[in-house]
Amino acid sequence: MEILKPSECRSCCPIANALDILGDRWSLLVIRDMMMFNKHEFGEFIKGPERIATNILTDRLNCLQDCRIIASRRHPTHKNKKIYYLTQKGKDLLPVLVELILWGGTYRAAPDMPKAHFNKIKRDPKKFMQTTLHELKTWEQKNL
Amino acid sequence: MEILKPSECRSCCPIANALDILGDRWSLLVIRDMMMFNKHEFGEFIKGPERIATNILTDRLNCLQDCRIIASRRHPTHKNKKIYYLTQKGKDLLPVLVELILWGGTYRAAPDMPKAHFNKIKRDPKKFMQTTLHELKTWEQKNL
DNA sequence: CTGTATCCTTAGGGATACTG
DNA sequence: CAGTATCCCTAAGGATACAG
Repeated sequence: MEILKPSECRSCCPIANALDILGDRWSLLVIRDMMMFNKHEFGEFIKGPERIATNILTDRLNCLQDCRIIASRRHPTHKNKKIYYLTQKGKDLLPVLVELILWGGTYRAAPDMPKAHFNKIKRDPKKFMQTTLHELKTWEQKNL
Repeated sequence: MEILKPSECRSCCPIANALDILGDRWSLLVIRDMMMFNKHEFGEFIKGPERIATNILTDRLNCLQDCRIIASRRHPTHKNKKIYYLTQKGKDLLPVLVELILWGGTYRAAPDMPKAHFNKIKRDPKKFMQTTLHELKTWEQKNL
């Protein structure tokens, strides 16, 4: 996927601008993995249930870095790998993910969906978001 | 774009399931036009600032109907055209759009973005959603 | 194992012609 | 004008080989 410069955006609509980056089938899943499942390494993303291909993952990680939704640094011990983490811009996508879960969980859920997050969110979205952000913070303090 | 049957979904994650339908650069813009700009006809969608192509519009209108996010009926006077409108499933995407606007308006806005909706939403998202849904209701009572 | 590159097929989608 | 179909090119992305 190609990153659009602001001048190349399709319109000045904030939804269109958001979709210019996030409007594909993979980007938000990577962000989901970082936000909800505490994943930070290449191999962790690969193991997701959607079976993202390695080249696609590389591409999305780079795109998301280019537009400052995530950032990375070298792994402290394994120096040839990286740790990816969300920037503030990335963390601010949490409400979007939450609403997508509520909608997708209501209307598009496979019958065998493990409704873990969904039920928690449905009960108290605000609290869920607080907890999630708190966990991210904890991870950051330990790892960044 | 092809509609996936539930059995073909990439995973049982509600986000992935939602993206299986909405994860492209156009679908949510059509929904935005219906939700926020009170558009209901082919020609109205075409006139949007993003210049969607006629074949893409046809395709998305059909996809969105197939998965019951929108519905259509014959135009009362011009019998060779249709009126498109949101189902409940479609209207329930309003919170997603709102969060996308907040995020896109904060981080991706072109400098000349007319911040009409953005400012209103930022001030009071709940109220904005109420108003929007009320306007849709009003339109429905008059036109459906 | 992390990450990139290459090959190759298909899907997305722009331009435009066309039908009712 | 509403909506569809065709042409055609580019981008998305799966499989897999490869490099560090």
